[in-house]
Amino acid sequence: MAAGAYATPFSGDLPHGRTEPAGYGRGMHSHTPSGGRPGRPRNAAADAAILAATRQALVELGWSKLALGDVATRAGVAKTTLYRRWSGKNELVVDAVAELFDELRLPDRGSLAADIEGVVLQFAAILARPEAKSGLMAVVAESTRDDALRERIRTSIVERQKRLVLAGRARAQVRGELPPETDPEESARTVDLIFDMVAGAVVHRTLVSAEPADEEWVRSFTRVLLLGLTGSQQPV
Amino acid sequence: MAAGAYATPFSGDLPHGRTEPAGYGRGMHSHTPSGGRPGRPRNAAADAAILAATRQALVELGWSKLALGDVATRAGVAKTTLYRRWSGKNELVVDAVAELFDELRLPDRGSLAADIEGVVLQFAAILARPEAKSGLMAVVAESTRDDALRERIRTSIVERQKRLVLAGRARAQVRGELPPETDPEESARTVDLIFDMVAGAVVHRTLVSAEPADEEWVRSFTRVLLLGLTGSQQPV
DNA sequence: AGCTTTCGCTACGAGTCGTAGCGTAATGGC
DNA sequence: GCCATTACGCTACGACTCGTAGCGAAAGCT
Repeated sequence: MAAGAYATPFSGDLPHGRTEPAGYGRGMHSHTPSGGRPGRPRNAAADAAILAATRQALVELGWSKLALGDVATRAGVAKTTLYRRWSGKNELVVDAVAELFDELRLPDRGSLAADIEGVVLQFAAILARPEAKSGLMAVVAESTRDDALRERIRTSIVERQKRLVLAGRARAQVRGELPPETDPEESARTVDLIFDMVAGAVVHRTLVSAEPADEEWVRSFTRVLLLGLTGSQQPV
Repeated sequence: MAAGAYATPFSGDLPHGRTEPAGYGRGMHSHTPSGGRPGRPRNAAADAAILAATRQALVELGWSKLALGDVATRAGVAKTTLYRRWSGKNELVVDAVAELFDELRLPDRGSLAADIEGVVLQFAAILARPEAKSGLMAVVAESTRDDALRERIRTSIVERQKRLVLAGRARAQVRGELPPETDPEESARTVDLIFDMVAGAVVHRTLVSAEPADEEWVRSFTRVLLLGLTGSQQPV
């Protein structure tokens, strides 16, 4: 899937989506970094520098005043280089924000309720950072009119972090806190519902209500969610 | 609070927020529309025309390509007139979107669960409209860096629609489905939590997961929410 | 060597932003 | 009926960003 997609940098037909740089970390690089293709290889460090510069600019300027020329300057690359790797502001910010959520871990706190609280608190902490707030909501807004962008968000962020729900449920099943699932389709729907409820509530609390998703709130939220899912009171 | 704030249209110091047009419907007009102030009164119809044109432009162009000059042309007013009433794109879109949510009603469907389902379905229907999607998320994104804008969103949309939660709970208490609240502070926190969960989940389902919040999903969601809140199974 | 691709740089047309300045229209007060 | 006051439409403007084109040079491979 790699070679060919970016064979003609001056072809001028980059409708949307990323211009697939060599050896980008999100997927796996198909072969050795200096493998096959002739010509000067891309500066791999520039990718990280651009994404870091994007986050920094998001913090200082926010989405609307973020200028790609400025990002390029911060990253120490030419503006044209940035456009050779990303097709525009939207795609760039999605990648810059997606990296933030890879920090999420599922801690083993002994019980399902405590595990959920731990993850939700981490999620809230990331969302409290200014680069996540302004960037994430802005690209979600844009994605309502751009199917490719929405798909990029889904795969890079949402589906990617659903691992947490799956791992949490599996661990709870081992503990005997949840019954093993029977219908796999019903099970998938439940995972989706949980993810929408958790991510949605935290986002709304943090960004719209503009109140901190602190421990007290997370405990209340987890209690309602868990009680709604299991139908029986859990010790917190 | 009215007179004086906009006494000098060419003063050039409109930092943020709306320029308080005469007789705007969201608040109450303090006195008679042609009361006191001398001079030519504002064209009241222009306000509605501008907001309608904004929504139409949101549908056709989306947030990022929405140009205020274009909106003015659609509304049949000069661009300067638009800037005399709103300080920028953000404030304009908040007002344009806020009107959409005033359509929400709390239907009497006989049970708390059914009432919630009815409201959530209405909410989902509004959020499915393109002008709501792109506009709402964009201003929320911008509000992360603009306290005045966030406050405008909170009062014009969020607090305004909390009436639904309050009315639904009151009705359920009359029916005996919910106990009367004791601690008013605890009660307020619960209302906030419910609103964050409902609005957040529907928004996430609709915009991020990009799946329809249809009857089946709403039923599942309502069941979890209500079970989590009451701790006992309700007949659906 | 020669080929190929990337990089930095400059320059450019197109488009939007938000405001200034003007003449004119529509009120109410005297 | 005249005047002060405010709103309106229009044109024009500088400042800025966007995204691309074109060039020469650098950096890898065979």
